[in-house]
Parts: sequence; C-alpha cells; structure tokens
Amino acid sequence: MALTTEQRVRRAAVKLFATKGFHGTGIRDLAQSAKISSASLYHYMGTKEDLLVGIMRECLDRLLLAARQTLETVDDPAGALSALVTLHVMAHAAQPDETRVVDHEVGALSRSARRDIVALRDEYEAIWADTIAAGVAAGVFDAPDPAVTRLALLEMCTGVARWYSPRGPLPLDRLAARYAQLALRMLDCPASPGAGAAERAREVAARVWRTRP
Amino acid sequence: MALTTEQRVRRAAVKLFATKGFHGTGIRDLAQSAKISSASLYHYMGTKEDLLVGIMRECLDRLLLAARQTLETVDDPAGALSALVTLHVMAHAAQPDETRVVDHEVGALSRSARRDIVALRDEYEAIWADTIAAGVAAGVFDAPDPAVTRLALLEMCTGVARWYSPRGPLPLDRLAARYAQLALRMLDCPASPGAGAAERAREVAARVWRTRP
Amino acid sequence: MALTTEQRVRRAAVKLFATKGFHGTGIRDLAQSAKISSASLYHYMGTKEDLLVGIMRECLDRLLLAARQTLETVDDPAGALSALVTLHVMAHAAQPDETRVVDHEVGALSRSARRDIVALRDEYEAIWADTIAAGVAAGVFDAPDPAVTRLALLEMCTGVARWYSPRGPLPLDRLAARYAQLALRMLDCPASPGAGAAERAREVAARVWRTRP
Amino acid sequence: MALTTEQRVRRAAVKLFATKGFHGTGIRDLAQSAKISSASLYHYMGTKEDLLVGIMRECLDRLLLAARQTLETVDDPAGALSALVTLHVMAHAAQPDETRVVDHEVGALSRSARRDIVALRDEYEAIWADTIAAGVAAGVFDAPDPAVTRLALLEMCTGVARWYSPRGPLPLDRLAARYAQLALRMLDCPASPGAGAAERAREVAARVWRTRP
DNA sequence: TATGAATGAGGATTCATTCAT
DNA sequence: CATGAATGAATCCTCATTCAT
Repeated sequence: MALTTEQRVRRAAVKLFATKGFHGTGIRDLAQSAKISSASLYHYMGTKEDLLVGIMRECLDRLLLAARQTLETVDDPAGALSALVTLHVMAHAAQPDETRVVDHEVGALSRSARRDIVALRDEYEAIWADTIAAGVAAGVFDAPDPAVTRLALLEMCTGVARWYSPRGPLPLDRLAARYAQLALRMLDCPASPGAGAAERAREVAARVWRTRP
Repeated sequence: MALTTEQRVRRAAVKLFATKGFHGTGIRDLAQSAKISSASLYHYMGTKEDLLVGIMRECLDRLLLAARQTLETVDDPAGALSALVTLHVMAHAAQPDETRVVDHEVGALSRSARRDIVALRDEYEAIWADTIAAGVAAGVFDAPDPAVTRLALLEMCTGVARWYSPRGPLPLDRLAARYAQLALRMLDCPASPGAGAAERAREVAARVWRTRP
Repeated sequence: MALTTEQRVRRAAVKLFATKGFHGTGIRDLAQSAKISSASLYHYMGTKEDLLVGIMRECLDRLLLAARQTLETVDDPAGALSALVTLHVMAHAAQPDETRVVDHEVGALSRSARRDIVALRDEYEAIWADTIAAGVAAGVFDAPDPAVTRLALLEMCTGVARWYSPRGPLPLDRLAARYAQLALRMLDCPASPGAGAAERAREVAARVWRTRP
Repeated sequence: MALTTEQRVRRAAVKLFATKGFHGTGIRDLAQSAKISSASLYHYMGTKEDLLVGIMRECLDRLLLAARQTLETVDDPAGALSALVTLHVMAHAAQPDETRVVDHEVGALSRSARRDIVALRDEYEAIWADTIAAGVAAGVFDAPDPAVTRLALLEMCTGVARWYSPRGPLPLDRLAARYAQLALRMLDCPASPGAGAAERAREVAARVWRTRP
C-alpha cells in the first residue's frame, strides 16, 4: 500500500536527521525528500522541532512499551537482562535512524521539549537499573559500580545503531545473542539464562518493530 | 599564563561544537565565546570546517600517538587491551568535548576531509583489531565475532564521553580500571593483566592529555 | 437570531482590521475568528481587499445617507453643523471598529479602490464644507480659514472612535451634545441651534446605526 | 553634509511606516529605500520592531521635552494651553511621518514595548490634563467634561499630521495660531493669551524640530 | 456548502564569508 | 592585528489564494 504524505514526511525527516543532523537538515531538504513543496510541509507538521520531538517520542515510547511487555513474563535477572539487551539491540539495528536521532539530537531540543524527552529516557534507563540491581541483590551479577556498568552496557548496545548494517554478514538474531552474551559476561554472570527470555524478547521486537521473528 | 587568541578560539569551538553541534554553532557564537569579533576570527582559522577538521585531527592524532607509545612497551594481549581501554577511557573522560566532536560530527565534513579523518579513525581502530586478534590467536581471548566484539568495546568506551563528569563520585583511574575489567570479561579473559600495562597507559595519558597520573 | 456566516465573516474582519490593521491581519486569523476554514472564507468574500473595500464602502455609504437624510429637514447653519457633529460622533462611537478601518486603512487599498473610497469620503466632507460655508455666508460662523476649520472639526470628531468606550461614564447622547457645543464654539457661533436639529440627528442615527434614540 | 547610513535607514523607515504602515512595510522595501541590502540593514537596527520603537520613543521624547521646556516660562493657563497647541501642531506639521507612526502603529508593538510607549504618551497627555485643570480651577476655562475636552483637543491637533502639507497655502505659524485660537474657543476662554507664550513655543519648536522660527 | 491539500511568493532574520580601513 | 561594514544565499516559516473533492 502507498504511503501517506505524512508518513513520507516522517520518514524523510528520520533519514535526514540521522544522516545530516537536525541543524544540518534544511526545510528544503525535507520537502525535496518527501516530494512536496516546502510550504506543504507545514500541513503535516508543526515546527521542524515538533517533527523531531514526534520522532523521538515515538521511538522512546516503543522502546519503553517493548521493555515492559517483555519483562512481564520474565523473572530471573539473567533472563531479564538478556531480554533487555536483545530488545535494545534489535531496536537499534532495526531502526538505526530513529535511534540515532534520539541519541544525538537531544541537544537540539528546546528546554521544555528536552525535559519531556529526557524524562522518557530516564524512565527507560530506570528499568535497566532495576534489573541490574535485582541481579546484584540476588547474587547472580557482580557489579562493583552498578551505575557505571549500566552506562557501559547501554552505550555498548546503543552503539549498534552507529555501525550495524542489515547487509552485513551477521543476522540480527545472532547479533543480539552475541550482545546478550557480552552483557552477561560483563556482569560475571555464569548462568545461561533460560532461552525463554530471549525468545520472548524476539517476539515482542517482531511485534513492535516488525523485525523478523 | 594567558591563552593565545588562537587557543581561545579553538577552545570555544570545541565547547560549542560539542554542545550545540557543528551546524548548530554559528560563527557569531564562536566569536562571542572567544571574545573576538567575527571578522577577526578569520585571522585564526580558515573556514569553519577547517576549524572542525583541526580539532578532529588533533584529537585523533593524540589518541593514535598515545596508543602506539603505550603498546611499544606492552607485550601480552591482556595487558595491551587493558592499556588500550585505559587510554581510551581516560582520553574520553579528560576531553569529553573533543571526543564528542570527533564521534558526532564526522557527517558534517566535506567528502575529502571526511576521507582523511575516517582514515585516521580506521588506523586507530586497526590497533584494537590487531590487539584482539592477537589475544584470540594466543588463546587468551574468546571472541566468536571479533569485529562485533571490537565495535562493542569501542562504543562502550567511547560512551564515557557522553556521561562522565569529573565532579562525579568516581575518580578517573578507578573508572578506567573498571572499564578494563569489563573489557577483559567481555573477552572471557581470566588472567589479570600485569599491572604494568595499565600503569604505562596512565603515564602516557598523563603526558598526552595532562591527566593526573 | 443567529448570524449569517457572511455576517460573521464581516464582523470578524471589522474587528481584526480595526485592532491589528489590514496588513497585520492574516487570512487565517479571519477564518479562525469567523469559525470557518480559511478555504471556506472564499465563498463569502472575493479577495481580502474586497472585504476591506466592502467594509469601507458600507460605512461611508451609511454616513453619507445619514447626513443627507438629516440635513433634509434642517435649515439653519448652526442646526446643520450641530446635526452633522452629532451624527458623526454617534457613528464613530457606535461603530468604532468600522470607522477606524475607514480612517486608517485607506493606504492599504489598491489604486482603483482607493479612488472610489476617497471619492465617497470627499463627497461626505463636501457636505461639511458646504455647511460651514453656508454659516459663514450667513454671518453666524466665524472661520477665517474655513478649510482648516473643517479639517480640525472632522479630525476632532473622528478621534472619538479612537478612545470612546460605551463602558465609560459618559452616555452617548451627552457626548454628542458636548461635541456639538465644542464645534459651535470653534465657529464662534453664539446661537444655540434649535433643539430639533440634534433631535433629528439622533433619530436618524438610531435608524442607521441602531443607536439608542 | 551627507547622511549616515543609520540616518538613511531611520528616515526610510519613518517614511514607509507612515505611508504603508508597519505591517505593510517589508524589510526589502526598507532596504531598497535606504539603498543597502536587506542583510546590511541588520547592522543598523535590531529588529524591525526595534526600529519602530526607536522612532516612536524619539518622537515622544522630543514632544515631552518641548512641552516641559515651554511651560517652564509660561504661567497663565491660557498662555500654557496656547503654547501646548502651538507646539503640538508644529510638531505634527513639521514631522507628519514620525507623528503618524506614533499615532497609528501602537497596535503593532509587542506587549512590553507598548507599555513603554503608552507610558510616554500618557505622561505627555497628563501635561495637557494639568493645564486644562489649572485653567478650569482659575475660572478662565469652561470645560464641563475636562477629559472629553482634552481628548477632543488632542485629536484635533494630532489630525494635522494627516492632512497638512508644507506646500499648501497656509504658513506653519499661521496654522498654529489658528489652532490655538480654536482651542481657546473650545474652552470658552475670552482672554487672548499673552503673545509671549506662543512666541516661546515657536522658539522651542525651532530648536527641537528645526522649524523656521 | 464546506474543506483538506497544495503551492509560489514572500515574510523577517541569520548565515559564513570578504574586504577596506 | 583587528574590526565595522557589507552582502548573496540561505534560514524557518507564513502569506493569500486555488482547486479537487
């Protein structure tokens, strides 16, 4: 089915913001990319910033939703962390442009918009913090500085969006599995998590980002 | 001692490019920040892009230099990797603005400048690749997909520039040690590296970035 | 009874043109104010300028009509001038927005429209000129420079639209009477005009602008 | 002597704002009129609104200054009012563009700027109010509704800017004298004021607006 | 009758850069 | 060495208007 003009605009914005940055992307670039006039653009968006905020919010909303849905059915910390990593990596590999925008353009937001977006991001990171803390409390994770470990994990996984290509040699699920393994090693967690957790994460990812299950 | 005007310009640029992005930073911002008129700016730089290239090149040059100097005296793979991580983390924590610019603004470069900068970056990453390969060959590292592991390591360490604050609770050397530990865990490397490697890295860092040894 | 859409448009235009000026009022402002889409607006008006012309013409037509009807039954110059002042003041107090538009936005008209509108205005002012001339000829007015006196009178009376508020302390008929007095003083006219003239003016005003008689 | 670019800009703005209105005047019109590029315009002004505010403030400042200087040496109410009228009329005839801008474009100001400008205008009008009140108290003026009389007087005199032309038949000082006479008649003031007051007003006007004395 | 979609022209303002002084 | 003056091109966004539905 054909795309709505609004969708075309959104996609053009995502691609351009990811590639050239928010400030590096002109309204004319956007218009040309969406195949409409720059005046028409304003039927489908408010400000250029509104467009940015919309992209960021949707991306973070999905990430939050996916994380919550996944953790609902996972109990053990190793499984939970494994699932979070799987989700995060799949999201960043499946939507590298969206996630790059979220990660790189927070500084381009106005004060009030930034507050909102950062709040969402913090909410998401809190899930990771809780999961790590639970594993440490349960004695299955070793993390002398849990905050540092959390940030190291997140940056490592987020980085996928900066280099992963679907045309590369590594299938997505294998990549995700590799990252889950790395993450558990970082926490010195010997137990392989039940396969269910990662499985569950892949299902949710398939639903939320239409990745191949 | 007072700063040269050229240094003031350079610093202003680093700070602004890191904070607001290359395209988000105007020549007037730069001038104001360097306490100089925008016309005078052009006595101390070529183009705005030249300034950017200069910043990036210096940053990468130092990183390369530091990595090479350090590895000169380190032989074992665990020690080498540990040293690379230490250096990289210290560089990114000590110069978060410079390194953020390097990491975020490659896309703002013109084709030819980008080629140069990316070449430098590749050169640097090749050192990591070699180190990892050596460890795998020696049987002390486990890395089923070495390229993935390398990228995961680099993104993890580079991420430090996005969150580390010298006013935080963690002293820099402790942070670096923690990251080295994480890295070795990721490679499933049991052996603690000789303390000499990290020591050597700290010395080099002190010289190159004036971090406290 | 409910207002026609056309009336809503007209009123919105009058209010906005008076408040923000013709050039300061956007087609979208108009649409929003008339609770209609900006495209629908074009069913009820021609151009934005047509709307302006319509407002001006109606306002001036009424003024002319009222002046002529009033003077039909008034003979003495003092009475005539008194009636003109009464009418003018009541019109400008009762319809401050319309009259402000007429007075302020002539410069926004295209050449041909301006010619028409200015012709109407001149026609109206000619009535004043004639009335003053008649009084001077009859020896009841003293006006060394009749044109100056006419302009002074008109500007004085027109100014009412710029400050009068129906919520102020002064009832409209009292205001009009005060202005009539001022006008006669300016002409050094001792005779109080017959009460009939002002009475007649108030009746006409009541019919033309629905002021309370 | 040749005019500064800044002066050229100011004059162009005054002329255009008076003729086509603030919103009707484009930045390009201004630039063309001042014979510079539209970008260069911004070396000599802040915003378009700043330009407007500057014009208004200077105009009102001069009016206030002139009024105060004049009244310093005038004591009797008739003389004072006569002087105020003379000044006001001369100012509006000598600077019709500036004063038209002040009178017509207050609505184009942003909230805060409007507050400032209206405060100045109120200050000026207070001088008139005081003068009228003094005359009434002294028994030389008859003004049943002093506020109404003040507004009628001001509107009458201000109107001069809307029609007076230096190429017309009436010399400026004669016009001013005529208006002073009209004003005193409006207040039913029999006494001719001492010739000194109007003389003084003309001197001040000559200094402030370079009118011919 | 009513409107969402569409646009070329233009709105004010800022851009990076040059150059004469 | 330093800068005020200058500008063409570009910035984001709004303008009045049309038209197919």
